Amino acid sequence: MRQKLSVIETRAWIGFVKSQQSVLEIVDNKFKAGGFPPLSWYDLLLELEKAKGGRLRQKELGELILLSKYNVSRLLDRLEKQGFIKREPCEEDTRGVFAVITPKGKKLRNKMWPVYYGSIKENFLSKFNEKELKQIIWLSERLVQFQISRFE
Amino acid sequence: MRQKLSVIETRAWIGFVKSQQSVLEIVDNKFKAGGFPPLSWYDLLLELEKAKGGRLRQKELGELILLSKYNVSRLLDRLEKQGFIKREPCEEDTRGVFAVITPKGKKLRNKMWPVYYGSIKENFLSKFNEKELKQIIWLSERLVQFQISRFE
DNA sequence: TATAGTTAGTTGCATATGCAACTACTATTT
DNA sequence: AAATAGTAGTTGCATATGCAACTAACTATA
Repeated sequence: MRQKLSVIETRAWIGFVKSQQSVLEIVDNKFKAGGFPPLSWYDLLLELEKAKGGRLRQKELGELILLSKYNVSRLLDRLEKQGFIKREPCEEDTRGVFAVITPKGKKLRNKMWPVYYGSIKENFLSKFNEKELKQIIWLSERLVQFQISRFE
Repeated sequence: MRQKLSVIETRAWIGFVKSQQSVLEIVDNKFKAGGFPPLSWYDLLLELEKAKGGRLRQKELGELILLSKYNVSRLLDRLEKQGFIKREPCEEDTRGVFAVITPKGKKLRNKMWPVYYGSIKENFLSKFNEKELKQIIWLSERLVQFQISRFE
C-alpha cells in the first residue's frame, strides 16, 4: 500500500490545521494585549451564561467546551479564585458540582466580547462572503456534529 | 454598534474552531495509543527531513511549524535527549544553531507516518470528495498563506 | 441489602507552554 | 572603529495540561 497523500489532500489537510492555529493565535494575542484572560475563559463563561440558571454541571461544561474533566476542574479553580464563577453542590446527584457564573463573571464576559467580536470579524468573517460561510459550516459539520444555539 | 454575529456567522466560526480541535484530538490520541510521541514531534521531524541536508536553523523551523522560539528550543531539547535530532553550530552566523535529523529520527518519523496517514484518511479525507478538498484549500488560503511543498 | 461496577470530580506528579530576562552575536549608525 | 540597536537562542519562573490514582457517590445485579 502506497500510503502517500496527493497534493490536493496534503494542501487541504495542512490548510485545515494551520489556518485555525494561526487565526486562534491572533485572537488570543489580542485578548492578551487588552489585558484579558485567554479564550478558554471566555468560552467557559459563555456556556454558563447561555445555560439555564447560569449554571452547568462540570461534566456538561467539559463536553461543551471540549475539555477533559481535570482541565475543567482546574480552569474552574482559576475562575473561582478570581470570583468569576462559584461552585454549588448538586442536589439530585451529590457527586456532582455546579459551576455558576457570578455577576463579576458576566461583567468580564461582556468586556471581553467586543475584543473577541473584533478579532472574529477582522481575521475570519471579513475574508468570506455568505456563500463561503455556508460552505464552511457544511464542511465542518461533516467532520463533527455540534450543537450550537446562540452565540455572542 | 450592535456587535452581534448572525446565526450563519456563528456557526461558521464555531465550526471552524471546533472541527479542527476535535479532529486533532483524535489524531493525537491515536499516536498516544500506539506509544508514539505527539504530532508536534512528527511535524518537526518532517520539516527537517524535507529541508536540504536534513537541517534547519531553529528560527526557520519555528516559522514552519508555528512555534515560538523558546518552544522550538525546548522541543528540540526533548528530541535531542532521545537522539532524534542533534544540534550543529551555524558557520555563517555564529549565533545560530542548526537542528539536524538523525537516522534514528528518520526511523521514528517513518514509523509514525502510517499512523498519521490512517488518522488523516479516516477522520478527514474520507469525509470529502475532491471538489470539497479544493474548497477547503481555497477557504483556508484566504485566511493565511502557507508554503507547502510536499508532505508525507 | 450487599456487592461489584460505573461515574463525577479532585489531586500529586510529570511534562509542556508562556513570559521576561539574559548571553552572545550581527547589523547599523555615527 | 565605537556605540547602538536588533536578532538567535537559552533559561528561571509561573502557569497550564495530561495521566493515573484517589474519594465519594450513584447504578445494576444477585
